[in-house]
Amino acid sequence: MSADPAIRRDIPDATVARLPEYLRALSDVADRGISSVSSEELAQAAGVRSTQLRKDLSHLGSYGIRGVGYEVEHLALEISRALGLTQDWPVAIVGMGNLGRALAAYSGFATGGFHVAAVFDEDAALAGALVADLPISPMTDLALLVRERGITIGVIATPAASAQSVCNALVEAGVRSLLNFAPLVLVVPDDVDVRRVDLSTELHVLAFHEQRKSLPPELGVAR
Amino acid sequence: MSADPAIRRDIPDATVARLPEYLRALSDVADRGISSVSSEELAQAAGVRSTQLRKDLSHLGSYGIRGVGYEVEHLALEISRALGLTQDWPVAIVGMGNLGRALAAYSGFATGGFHVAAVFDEDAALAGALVADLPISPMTDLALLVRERGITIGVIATPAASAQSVCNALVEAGVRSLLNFAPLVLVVPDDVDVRRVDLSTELHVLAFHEQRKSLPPELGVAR
DNA sequence: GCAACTTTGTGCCCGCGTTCACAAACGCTT
DNA sequence: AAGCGTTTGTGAACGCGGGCACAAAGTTGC
Repeated sequence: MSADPAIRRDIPDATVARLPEYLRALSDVADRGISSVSSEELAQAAGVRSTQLRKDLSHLGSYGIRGVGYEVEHLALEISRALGLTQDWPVAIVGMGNLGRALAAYSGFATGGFHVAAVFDEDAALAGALVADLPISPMTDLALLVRERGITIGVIATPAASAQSVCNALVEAGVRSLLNFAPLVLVVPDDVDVRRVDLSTELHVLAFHEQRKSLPPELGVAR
Repeated sequence: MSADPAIRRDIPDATVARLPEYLRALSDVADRGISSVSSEELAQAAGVRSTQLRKDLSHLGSYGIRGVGYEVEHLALEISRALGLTQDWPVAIVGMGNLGRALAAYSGFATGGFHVAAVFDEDAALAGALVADLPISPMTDLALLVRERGITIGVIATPAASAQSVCNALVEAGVRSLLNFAPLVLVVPDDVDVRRVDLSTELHVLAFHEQRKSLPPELGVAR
């Protein structure tokens, strides 16, 4: 009845953000040899409410069996398909400082179709040095390698000072999805997606809540 | 008229998440020798709308001057105070793999009262080795050092397999704010805050949007 | 000292996301 | 085959956060 090919459109952003976690939880469950889970079990493993899980999954389609639960392998496949993990995603990392090197070596990278296809650094003196079995390329080769290797995702792991120019180079080369580790807001065209990961911001938020905990002189709200 | 001490309560989470960015934008502005900014200028530097910036700041208090703007240094101080950055925050990092070492060396750590007070690894063989001028301590010293050095924030940079046990040890030692880089949902008591940073999740979300860009056979929505 | 201009602070509305409540659907037992 | 228990899928209510419009308040110029 329902169309087979990726049917659903307009999956809410909030749902998309949780799908990777569901996928990870499913992987855990599968590793334990379990082939079927209820929304309640899976939700607990993913740290959300079961109703939320079911509503999220409902945006993908009806892949559960009422009275039983979800078939682990099948659901994992459907989520992977929705996220686009059934295809290969070559990634470029720019900035081979401590962080860039750690990212290049990060094993979690390998999960779900991603792989480091090239690494770059603005310091031409580093060119040729090996990082996780890959030679560091100079920025002048960026456009060429992006084209040759079909790179669609760029990771910026440079200092803040050079992040915008590196970003411009990536966009110029045709990369439209960026993961930014530099502590600044990048300016990009509308069709480019940027996600930012900032250690400093996370620490600040933690400090805020920690402060609230230590000085509760008034206002005893739940949180 | 208005009380001087940290007056405002219940700052929305969404606002708190943006305050660090405002602080960074203010720092940039200050570096350019500017002493006063309008909400419009500052908002642009922080990548938000000016109305949003003003509403966010209104939760802290009235620190702007109508017809003029905000005094850069004063506003930075007030945001710092709201976030709790006027005090010192000793941080412990657990897991001295590639990522842990990169984090320990990360300069952005130093901003706003944070500093790495101790680093740990479950591998006792690493004990004593220097990372960013700090000797790696064995996990058996965790409780002692947390107490001695007043550590309130813990960073988990271990593999997923050991993350939960490390988390338990940190919580047991009295740490109530955690930054988790391991790809799993930690189980913690209600009074413990956990923020998670996951490269894999970010890549998945990017892949989703990238996929949507490449295959636009139907539905020409704005996004 | 007054008027015109500028910029902040905020009340109100709207849209998104989360949760609740419940009906629909499935397996199992008798 | 029919009923019972279980679990999914979803319509509806609710609450939070963002953006608009505007009043309040301050500055500048004359």
